[in-house]
Amino acid sequence: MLKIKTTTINDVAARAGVSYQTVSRVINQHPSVSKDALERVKQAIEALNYQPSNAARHLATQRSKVIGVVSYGTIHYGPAQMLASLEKAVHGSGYALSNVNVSDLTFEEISAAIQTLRRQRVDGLILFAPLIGIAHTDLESICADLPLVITDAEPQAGRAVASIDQFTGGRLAAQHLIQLGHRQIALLSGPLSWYDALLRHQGWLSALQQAELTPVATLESDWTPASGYRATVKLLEAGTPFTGLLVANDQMALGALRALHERGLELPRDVSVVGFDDIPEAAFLEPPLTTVRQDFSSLAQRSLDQLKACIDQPSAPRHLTILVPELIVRSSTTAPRQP
Amino acid sequence: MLKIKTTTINDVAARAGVSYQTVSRVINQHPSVSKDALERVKQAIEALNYQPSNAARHLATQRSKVIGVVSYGTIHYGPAQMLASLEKAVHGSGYALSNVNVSDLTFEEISAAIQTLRRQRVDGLILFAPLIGIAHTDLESICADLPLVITDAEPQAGRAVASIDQFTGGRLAAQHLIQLGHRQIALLSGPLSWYDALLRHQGWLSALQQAELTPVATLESDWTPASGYRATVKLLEAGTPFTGLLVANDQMALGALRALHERGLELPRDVSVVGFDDIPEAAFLEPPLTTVRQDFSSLAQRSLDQLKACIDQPSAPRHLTILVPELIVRSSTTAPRQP
DNA sequence: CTATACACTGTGACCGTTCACAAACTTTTG
DNA sequence: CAAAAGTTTGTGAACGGTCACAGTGTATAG
Repeated sequence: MLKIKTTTINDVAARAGVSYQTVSRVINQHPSVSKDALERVKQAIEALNYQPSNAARHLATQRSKVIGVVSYGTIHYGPAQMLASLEKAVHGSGYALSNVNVSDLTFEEISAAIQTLRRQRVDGLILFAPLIGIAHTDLESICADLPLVITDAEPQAGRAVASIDQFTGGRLAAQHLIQLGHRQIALLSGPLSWYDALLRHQGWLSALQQAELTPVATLESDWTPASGYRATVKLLEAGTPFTGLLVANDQMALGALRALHERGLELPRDVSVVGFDDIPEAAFLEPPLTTVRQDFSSLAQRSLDQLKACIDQPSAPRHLTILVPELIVRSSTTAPRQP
Repeated sequence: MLKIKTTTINDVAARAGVSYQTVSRVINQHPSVSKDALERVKQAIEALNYQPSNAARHLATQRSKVIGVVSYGTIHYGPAQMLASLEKAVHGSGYALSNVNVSDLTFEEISAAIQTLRRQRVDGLILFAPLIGIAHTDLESICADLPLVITDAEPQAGRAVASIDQFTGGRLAAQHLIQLGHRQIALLSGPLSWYDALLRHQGWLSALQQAELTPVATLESDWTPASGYRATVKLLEAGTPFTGLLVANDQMALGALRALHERGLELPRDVSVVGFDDIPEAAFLEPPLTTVRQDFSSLAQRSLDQLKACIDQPSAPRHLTILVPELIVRSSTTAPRQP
């Protein structure tokens, strides 16, 4: 394996006829550099195609300028969107992003992910994983004193948390159906090991309860269209009567629409369906889907802002950001047929 | 800003009563460490929750153990899938991934992305961006001697390239319609600045040409359901007669289905539609969508394997990996009605 | 004209780790 | 028992930057 010499600050200094320190000053835009030296150094940098080494800089400054992200399920729309938004938000801020996607929500996996990021000496951490059942004291012990923002998790005193209010989102969806006059409502939730799935579910229940209703059926699936389809088929085969169907994301709703259609049910006349997410496809389904829109872009921006605040002022009090989702009414919902 | 001391190899050494070098040996699993010392060091590491600094390691070893990815359009299904697959494939291989998503396919953006990665001294680069119109000599000048794998780009002598054969994918889709008996076929392509959009388009044309057909219409949109919808509306309003519609991805096909449905056309009786990608939703559309499946997971694995080969043996010849996509026939296609 | 301030430049030490080498000890061999 | 070989351990230098400080030269003030 042949040794390739990378160009360093010394190479630039030699070519420009100055000391390495002057080159360092140019890189860091220190004001006290003469016009002449500045020009020569810039030319040398250009000519040698020199890029300063982040690692060396990191070592000397004790700041990595990297923000770590622990994510889960990035093949799904929500997490993927959040990740893309984070990447966009961080762009040009001087920070880089380092993402570790865990394939399981066990303590071991998450702990390993955080250790990977700690080896990188990330300046801060965004935990974007539904941390149900993971004790916050455990978290404390791994993260030590790393600035930390948690999204999609239970609010905690003294912790920076940025979330979309899934509970209210669920309520909005359920209230919509109730106001239209539905009384027989079935629930099709996501995996309840996800914190947001759980909250949406609880939001639905809360609204139903307030209207003195109980769901006619409750099913749990795994976010995919296929699982939504299977669950709906099961629901129909059981013969449970329902006029309204609350679904925990749009992809499952899509599967549900398919199942309902196959059984010859006309939408929304026979069944009204409300999804969650407002994926780009939602407006173009048959019928266009009423759903709850989440603003991932804002969530990403807020999380990042909070994290930067934590990094810059470790002593400042932690905030709690909660974004409220928005109900988008389309044609998949209407008043139930009069019996 | 208070200075927090991170625990170093010296802290571990002091606690274990050995020299820093012995600790280094333990970390790197060097065989010549006595059982006694090994045990003490391990305990000290555990007790101090010590994690070696990647930056310092990188500086000393001259290998960053990071693979850079330049991506584009990760909000779309294909790129997002590819990215998730890459992340999964790299997991546990000792490498980390660093992704930079460009928002524009200009030379400036791509060049800036690569420089960002060069500052990180990535050990290799996966270019996952449709590089139409970017001269390979220009690329050469920025990447210098970085091991490089290009996906979704024109095959180049002396360059490692891993691609899905979009041309053949396009041909498969078109041949399917032709074999069913369609003669009036319209094309709805993706943005032709994307290399894969272009190739699919050319694949369609090639198959049509072979059957001595010309497309009755050609439209270009932007991958989104909304754009697919708009394009199809335009097509219908123009009054062009067609019985087959080839669409460059499933999301646009979804928009197209919606537009066709709205005009009261019955599918697939009146129009047959073929998409591209086989998104999870495809099987649950109305009607279930005939499409061309791409195996991103394999593509990611192959790209990575190739890159690692380049890193380990810079002198080895570059390979060209081409994966062939698969036609998935569902109910959105059938023989055209006899006039 | 001398003292002071300011702009610019360079030197040595350090960040946390690995590598090359040497030293000390233990075991095997002649 | 001495020499050779192997095992285990420690030391100094390097990697590519930044920081603190000291030095030089020039303009301003007294």
